[in-house]
Amino acid sequence: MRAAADTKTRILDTAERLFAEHGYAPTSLRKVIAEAGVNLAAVHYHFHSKQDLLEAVVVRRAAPVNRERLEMLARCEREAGGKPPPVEKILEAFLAPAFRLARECTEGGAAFARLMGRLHAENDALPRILKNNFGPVLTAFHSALHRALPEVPKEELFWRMYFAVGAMAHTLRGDQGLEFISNGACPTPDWQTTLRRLIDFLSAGFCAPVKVRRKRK
Amino acid sequence: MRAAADTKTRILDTAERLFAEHGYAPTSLRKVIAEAGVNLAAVHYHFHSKQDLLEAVVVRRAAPVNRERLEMLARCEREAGGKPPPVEKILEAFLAPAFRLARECTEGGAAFARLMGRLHAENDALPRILKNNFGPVLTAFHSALHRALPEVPKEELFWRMYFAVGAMAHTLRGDQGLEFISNGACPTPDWQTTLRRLIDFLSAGFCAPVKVRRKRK
DNA sequence: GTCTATAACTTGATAGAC
DNA sequence: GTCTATCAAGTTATAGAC
Repeated sequence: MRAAADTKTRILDTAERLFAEHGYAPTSLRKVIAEAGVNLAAVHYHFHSKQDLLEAVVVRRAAPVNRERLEMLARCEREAGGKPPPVEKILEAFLAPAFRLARECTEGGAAFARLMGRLHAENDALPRILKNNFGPVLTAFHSALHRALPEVPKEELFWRMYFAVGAMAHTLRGDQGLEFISNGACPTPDWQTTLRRLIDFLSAGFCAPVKVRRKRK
Repeated sequence: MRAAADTKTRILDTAERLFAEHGYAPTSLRKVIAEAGVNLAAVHYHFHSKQDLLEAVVVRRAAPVNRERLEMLARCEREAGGKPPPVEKILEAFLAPAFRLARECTEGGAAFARLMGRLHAENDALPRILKNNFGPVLTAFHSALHRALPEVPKEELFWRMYFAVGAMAHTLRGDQGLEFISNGACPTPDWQTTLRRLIDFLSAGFCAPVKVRRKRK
């Protein structure tokens, strides 16, 4: 169990870390194999191409995270008993799994979360993978949020989710962003505090009064 | 004035567009010169290196945008006469120049805004350029927001700006993101409407009650 | 499954003629 | 300022031995 990981896993782990750290395009397979201590041909044997390696890296983590999101959503809807759960709880169900993975896991998880934050911007590569993995999740959360906020038009709600995803991805990327904005004055706290801050911020945004006039049919 | 642009400008324009469309790393200089219709050596003559070309692309647009941000901020502070201006106005001063560049300019501006959205994620390359261009702006806006929201601790305010920048960058990137989230059901409106929605969303976030306990000194 | 060797190509950068 | 020609190094990917 704790023995040295096999070749395939070592490649996945290393690629995950390097893609997260430097981005997909600038990370060559040779850098990956050098750090993973495997042979170049092994990458092509196990993953066929660099692009497919990226997809393998993504699906390995995305599936559990999205499953947990839906589970947390279902749980908080159950606890609310009939009524729609509070917006904070819905947002927590969406955000917490990703943040925990990002900041709590000992090894690979942290890198992956940064990678996802990156890919939201560098995603030319994997449209259908994202669509398959995240599409149903986004639909489920849009529906939950719509029930919690019936006064917000569906279209506006999509936009608010879009803004929220941007804030989340930016935060998950977790590079020197905040130190930069705050000019170094702002220490990075534990992930629970960051998550708490983000949920408070976004909840208020979702509950904001709607001022944009609805387009007539 | 409307004559064919000179070599240097053509390179800048083309690089801006391609960097925005595909990212910095995957865009080779040869793709740039092919579309710009210039010689490869001209790039190195005018810009020395690919990295310096990117910096030139960034500074050309960032400087005017940031100047306009500070002007709008100063104007709305003047109009508020002594009192701090409303949060919406401060946010508008920060967001509107970037959005107008993104969605109104006929040619290059739109590409640049997408590029900036991208670089917020792919920015390993240009830390000091961003620092020089955006540092003072962020400081000014943090200070303005602090005066408008004295009950929000400075540290929390930095985080909220961080979230807001993430949402802005994500929105400016403006790829198929929303169509993706909404599964194609959500048409992309004009930029003023998007800006209005974003300001409403972020204003509420900035004004949210502070729940995270302040750390003791 | 893992290796070596190498094909086939692209990259950023430069030297030097004009 | 702009060109051609080219370098040196990097890239993904594959063929074939073990």
